[in-house]
Amino acid sequence: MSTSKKEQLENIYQLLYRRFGKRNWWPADSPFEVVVGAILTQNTAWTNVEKAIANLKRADMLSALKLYRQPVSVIAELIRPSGFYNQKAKRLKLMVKHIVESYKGSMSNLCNKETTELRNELLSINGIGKETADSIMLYACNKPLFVADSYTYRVFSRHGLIEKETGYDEIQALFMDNLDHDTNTFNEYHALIVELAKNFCRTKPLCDACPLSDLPRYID
DNA sequence: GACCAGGCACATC
DNA sequence: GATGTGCATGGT
Repeated sequence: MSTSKKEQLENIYQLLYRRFGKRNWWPADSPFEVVVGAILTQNTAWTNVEKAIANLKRADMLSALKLYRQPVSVIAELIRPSGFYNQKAKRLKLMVKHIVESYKGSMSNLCNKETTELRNELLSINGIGKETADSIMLYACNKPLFVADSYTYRVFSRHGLIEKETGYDEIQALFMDNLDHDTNTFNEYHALIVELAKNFCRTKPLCDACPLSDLPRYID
């Protein structure tokens, strides 16, 4: 009688939670800041995103309405430290355009939209892929969705909970089919996986040292 | 100086 | 549909 996926996922959550505690994610002061961070962190270390967001704050530009009025070139210069800055400036501007023109610049208006509709809408914006959309939905709008990032794939595939070539939707489904659809749980779980990766995957390539199955060793 | 980081879109086959 | 490539800074 082997342990079910559900039990495994719940056990891992408990281990991570006991080891790292409540993460208080997303690290942002407002829902709109979550949107900005979600776009800027695409394939980028968070420390670089922090610099870019600090620039936006310093310039008093961290609002949809203010960014809406700025040319892409100005946004690009402010977010330069986050890398891919020309591309991200365009993406950010497109997202901001959507928030302003469809929701009067209000994140709460945007978040009011029904989950599936909102997700499809976000995905239709150039530069917003599945992970970015889900991060916005979960961490800015408190919708109960699991964010399946590359850390999730690395850690869970390496420890045999998912196959080698599992795609985003399948990974997300593993969590969402086996856990209660609770915003707080999905929030913490993803944040805890990132914390695990930051603590144990940094120095070793391809996450060789991600000790998911060895967690008790680190917890004890 | 290489390698990597909380992706995504697009070209090409 | 799958595979490859550009995008770019800053930390290790």
